[in-house]
Amino acid sequence: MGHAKHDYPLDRDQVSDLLEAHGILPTQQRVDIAYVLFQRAQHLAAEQVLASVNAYYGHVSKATVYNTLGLFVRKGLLREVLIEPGRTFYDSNTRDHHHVYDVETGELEDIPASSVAIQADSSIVDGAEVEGMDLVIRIRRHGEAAGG
Amino acid sequence: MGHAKHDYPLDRDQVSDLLEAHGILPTQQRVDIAYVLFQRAQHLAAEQVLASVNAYYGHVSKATVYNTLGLFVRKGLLREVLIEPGRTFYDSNTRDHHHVYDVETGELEDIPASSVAIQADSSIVDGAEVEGMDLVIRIRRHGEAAGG
DNA sequence: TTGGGTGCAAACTATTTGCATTCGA
DNA sequence: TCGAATGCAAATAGTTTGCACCCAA
Repeated sequence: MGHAKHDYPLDRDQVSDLLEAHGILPTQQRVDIAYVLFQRAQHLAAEQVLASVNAYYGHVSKATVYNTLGLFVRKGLLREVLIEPGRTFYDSNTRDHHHVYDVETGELEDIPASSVAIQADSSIVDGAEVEGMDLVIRIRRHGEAAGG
Repeated sequence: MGHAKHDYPLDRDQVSDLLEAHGILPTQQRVDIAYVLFQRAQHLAAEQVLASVNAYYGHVSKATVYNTLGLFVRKGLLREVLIEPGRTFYDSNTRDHHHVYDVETGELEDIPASSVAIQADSSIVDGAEVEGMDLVIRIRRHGEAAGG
């Protein structure tokens, strides 16, 4: 847990291998979708994935995008990031990391897990297996004093 | 930041005062809704709030519930918690705290901020004001060895 | 050949909005 | 009184589902 699974960007053959390595049959559409996702570490909503794939590669339907994204999440290839209500972002950064969210611009940035130390009382998770820790640091960048 | 704003449960007068203290006109419906919410620290979806209010107090419409929850969030009386895609939970715990999420049961539990130490490199938030940190620890409780 | 994958459209869920009515300072 | 709050229903946005067709092993 917590190590990089691959680098960016991946070419189509590498994407195909990546899917197979995760037990996913690398069909045309899935490779198209993964190719868009794994160009770099990024946060994309389903709608954006759909638009990118259809703009640059073969046609993919909305249902297939949703099905595929869900599949990738279940297989550990993507991470769901829930920041804004009602919109799921899919995070193609498979490294162990956290997020900084600018509440004013809506910008979402990755920070490596190594730059944050999280220490929880052992009693918190006593007897349970920790699947992961998701930290979101909410910031506002305007340096000005809050007026009123 | 990070101190308790009030205790639980609140009676209707206290709820009314709480709303006024946050610049919210305490109408009948808003007090009904707040009264349900602030019985204790809990995580409720809009639908559950609607059902509770209508079961125990006067009638409130769906739109008013959503409008009111949104208002309470904007005024800092509630916290939005996004764990499951497509469903917003409203957290009536106004104390500084984090969450433990059981990925198998969907159970969501509060843990006081004081039982977790989070130390981020200063460069991460350089020049920005930290609004808050949301930590979700995802666990699974089955003690058994992961088989396959 | 054949079961999984895909596309399409309809269904569904959660949430927001428009507007007429009602409430509260 | 009069602007703000509310209720209702329709609209919207995101996501899921059902089913016929197609493709890859």
